[in-house]
Amino acid sequence: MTSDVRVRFAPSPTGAPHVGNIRTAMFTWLFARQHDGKFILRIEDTDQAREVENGLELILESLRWLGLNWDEGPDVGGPHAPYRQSERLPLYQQWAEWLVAHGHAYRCYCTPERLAQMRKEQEARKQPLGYDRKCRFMSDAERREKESLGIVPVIRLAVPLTGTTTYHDLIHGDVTLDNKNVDDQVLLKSDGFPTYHLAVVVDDHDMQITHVTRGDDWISSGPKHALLYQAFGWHMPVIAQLPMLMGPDRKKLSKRHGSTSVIEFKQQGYLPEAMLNFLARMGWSYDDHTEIFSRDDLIAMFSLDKVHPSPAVFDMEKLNYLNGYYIRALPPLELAKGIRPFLDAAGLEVDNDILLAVMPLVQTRIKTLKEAVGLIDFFFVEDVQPMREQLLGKAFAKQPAQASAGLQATCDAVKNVEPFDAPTIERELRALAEALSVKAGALFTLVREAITAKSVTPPLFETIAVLGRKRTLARLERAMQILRARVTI
RNA sequence: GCCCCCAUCGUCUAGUGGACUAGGACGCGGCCCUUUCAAGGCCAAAACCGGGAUUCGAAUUCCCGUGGGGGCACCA
Repeated sequence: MTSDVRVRFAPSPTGAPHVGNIRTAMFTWLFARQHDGKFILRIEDTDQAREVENGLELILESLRWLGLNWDEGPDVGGPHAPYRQSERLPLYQQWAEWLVAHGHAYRCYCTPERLAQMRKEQEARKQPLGYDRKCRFMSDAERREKESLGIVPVIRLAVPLTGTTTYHDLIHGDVTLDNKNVDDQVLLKSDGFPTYHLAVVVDDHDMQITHVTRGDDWISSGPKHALLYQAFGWHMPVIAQLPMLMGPDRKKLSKRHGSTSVIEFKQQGYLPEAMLNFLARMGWSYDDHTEIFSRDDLIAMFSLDKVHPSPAVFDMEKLNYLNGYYIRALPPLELAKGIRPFLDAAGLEVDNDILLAVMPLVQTRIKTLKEAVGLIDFFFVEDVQPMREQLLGKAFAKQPAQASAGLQATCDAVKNVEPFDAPTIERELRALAEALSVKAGALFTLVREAITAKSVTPPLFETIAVLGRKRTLARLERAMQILRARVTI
C-alpha cells in the first residue's frame, strides 16, 4: 500500500552539502520510506551568483553515499519535471503576475543603492530593518514614469499591514508573527528568477508536496509562505522545521568548525552506516537506551514528532565511537575493500592476501578506515628504518649488547620455529626471554620496533606470522646492523 | 536594534504531575584483562538555568527573568 506522502529535499548547488543539510535530507528520506511515500530531489538553483559548477554532482554523490535514494529528481525525471528551478522560470513568472493582478503583490522600482542606503539609515537609527514600501502605494502616473525610464522592477509580496499570521510547525508548535514584522519580500527578481520564497511555495504546491521539511533557520520566513498559500488559495502542506546542528562553540555549524561536508567524512574514512546512525541521534532518539540503529531500524522507528526542538552540538567523539563500532562489525573482506583505497592513495604496494590476513588485527584498533594506513603500512614496504634510540628504548638504553643478543636469539628462534604461526612464535619467544633473563615485555618491544619501526602496532606474534619468516629475519638482521653501527659520542 | 525559536550531566538524550535516590550513550577517571595500542568487562564522578504561580505533590503546567540560538538580501 503506497501512501500519498510526498516529501522533498531541495538543496542549492552552492557547494558540497553540509552535514546539517544532509541530516535534514535523511530525516525527510526516512519519513518518506517509512510512509511508503515519495522522496523527491529538487534543485533550487535560483541564485546564479552563488552557483558552483559541479554543485549538482556533489549533491548526488552525498546522497548516494548514504544510500538516500530518490524517486523523482533532475537525473531521473518524474511526473512534475523539470526538477531544476532554473528550468521552471515561466511558472514562477506566471504566478508572480497573478499575484500582482489580484492585489497580493506589486512592482517595485527601487534601486539596490536606495535599498542599501535605506538599510544603513535604519541601522543607524536602530529601527527594525525592512523595505519601507515606497513603491507599494505609488500612483499609476508614477508607475508609468518609472516604466518609461526602462527600470526593470522586482515583484514584492504585499504583506497585510495589520494583524498576525500563524502557522503550525510539527516540531515547534504554532508560530505567530505580527504582520508588521513581516517584510514585503521580493518574490521575483529583476533577472526574472524567483526568490526562494516564491519558488518554494509554487513548486511545493505544483509537486503536491505533503510535508515540508527544512532547517529551523526558516522559522521566521514561515509567515511569508503562509501568506502566499493564502493569497493563492492553496492548501498549505504540513511544516516540520528541524533543529540546526552547531559546532562545539554553539554556533551554526560551518566550515570553520573543520570538516562539515559529508564528502569530506567519506574521504576521511567514515562509514555511511555510522554517519547515518550518528546523524539520526542528533536531535532524535527512540527510547532511553537504544543507540545503535541500522538503516532499516531507522526506517521502522523514526518519527518526526520525537525530534527535539532544540539545536544539537555536533560531537566528533561520538561519531568516532560509532564509526569504530561499525568498523568492528564489518566482515573482514568488506573492511579490506574499505581500507584498500586509502593504502593505494598512500602509495603502498598492497598484497591482497596480506591485507585480508591483517584485517582481524586492525579491526578493533581504528576509528576510521584511513587510520589503518598508519597502523599497517609496514606490511606493504620492502623494509623499515628503525632508529637506534627507539630500538633500545628504555629497557636497553644502557645495555645495547643485551639488545643485540636478544635480537640474535630471536633470529635463531624465528629461523627454526615450526609451525610458523602466532601461538608457536609466542611460546618460543617467551621461552627465549626467560633463557636470557630478559623481561618478556622488554624483548617484545624491542622486536616490535625492529620489524615495524613503530611502538604501536597490531599484536606482535600475529604480525610476525603474517609478515612471514623471510621478511621478519631480514628486518631483524637490519636492526642488528643498526645497533652495531657505533654512534659517535 | 526588532522579531522568532529554544533551555535535563561537558556532549547527544530518556522523562508528557506521584514509579526520579532523575535513566542510557559518548567522553572523562579508576580497576580487571594484557607484549604495545585498541577492543572488551566492571566501578565511579557528572545535570533538571533562576524566581514566582498552580497543585496534596512539579524536571514535567503557566508567568516573569536570564542565557543560548536563528532570522531581519533582487542568498538559499
